Amino acid sequence: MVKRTSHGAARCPVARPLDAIGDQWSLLILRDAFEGTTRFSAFQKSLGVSRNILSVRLRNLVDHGILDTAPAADGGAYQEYRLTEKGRGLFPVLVALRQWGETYFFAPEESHVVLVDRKHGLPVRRVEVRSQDGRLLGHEDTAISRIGERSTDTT
Amino acid sequence: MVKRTSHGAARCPVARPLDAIGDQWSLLILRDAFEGTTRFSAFQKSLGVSRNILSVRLRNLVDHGILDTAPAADGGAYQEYRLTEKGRGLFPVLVALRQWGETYFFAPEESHVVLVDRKHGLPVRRVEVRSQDGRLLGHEDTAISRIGERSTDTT
DNA sequence: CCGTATCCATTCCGATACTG
DNA sequence: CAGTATCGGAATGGATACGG
Repeated sequence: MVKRTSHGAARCPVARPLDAIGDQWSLLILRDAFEGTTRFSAFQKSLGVSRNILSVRLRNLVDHGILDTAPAADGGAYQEYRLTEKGRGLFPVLVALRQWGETYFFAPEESHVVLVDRKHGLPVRRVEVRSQDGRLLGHEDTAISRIGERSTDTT
Repeated sequence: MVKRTSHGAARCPVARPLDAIGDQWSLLILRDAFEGTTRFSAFQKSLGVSRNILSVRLRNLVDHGILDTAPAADGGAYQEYRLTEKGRGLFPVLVALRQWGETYFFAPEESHVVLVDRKHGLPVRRVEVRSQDGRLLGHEDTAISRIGERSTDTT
């Protein structure tokens, strides 16, 4: 009877996305999508997730406009899942998460460059947080202030 | 009997953090922590989450070394929760997520600058993904390639 | 005031069987 | 191959009662 709280109407732009990606699998699905994966079975094989969960997660991502489905592309008889523009907008999030994971979840000799820009063939160095005037803000000295405050509520 | 899959031993640096932050509340707790929140009740009041869940999530974040607890600071008789260096390393992730949320989950007139660098008093502009030579990689042209590949496995 | 423990409903996830 | 349906167990989350 007590429904789980949705963040979709929250005033904070950090909160709303959590309905779409705040779980154990969605970001990994999107990681594979950025790698070029489009097929249901390819996701399933890469992730090792059970198919019913993959089905639910894919539908949730489609419902949130992060992925869409196209009838076919390589002649296969089934759909393919593609990143929308909104979905591609998650790239900095994945890079930032990956950077953090590599720094704090792996031993030094375990770390390697594995992010490559597909267009230029360049490895991705890092995600940088910059202020309005372009100054680089070191995260050690930086904090989020009043992050949840909004001026209006159109929800 | 069938345990949920842990990503802690995954080879991918995007995957491992999901045990720590892959849920509906952890990133919001950390958002508040960046705002300066340290007390249990302050988190609870800000988030509206039930106290038992908050307790479990805080302990999970402490277990992952993202927060730590200090005996007291303002003379209060209880603990306070503080970001560790590892926790502060999540700042780019939160900024990137917030940027994406603001762009795709809010109407234009609903959006305002709410990220402020505490030290310089400057609004945070955006998160940028750059290559090794410092070139800015637009996320429209960019994809993650071989993101999950690791050279060694020291787990 | 600061949490923890308990109870319960919902959700997530894994295994598997099934349909097209 | 591409999913969906069903089942059971585990985890999440909400309401609330309880002890420090």
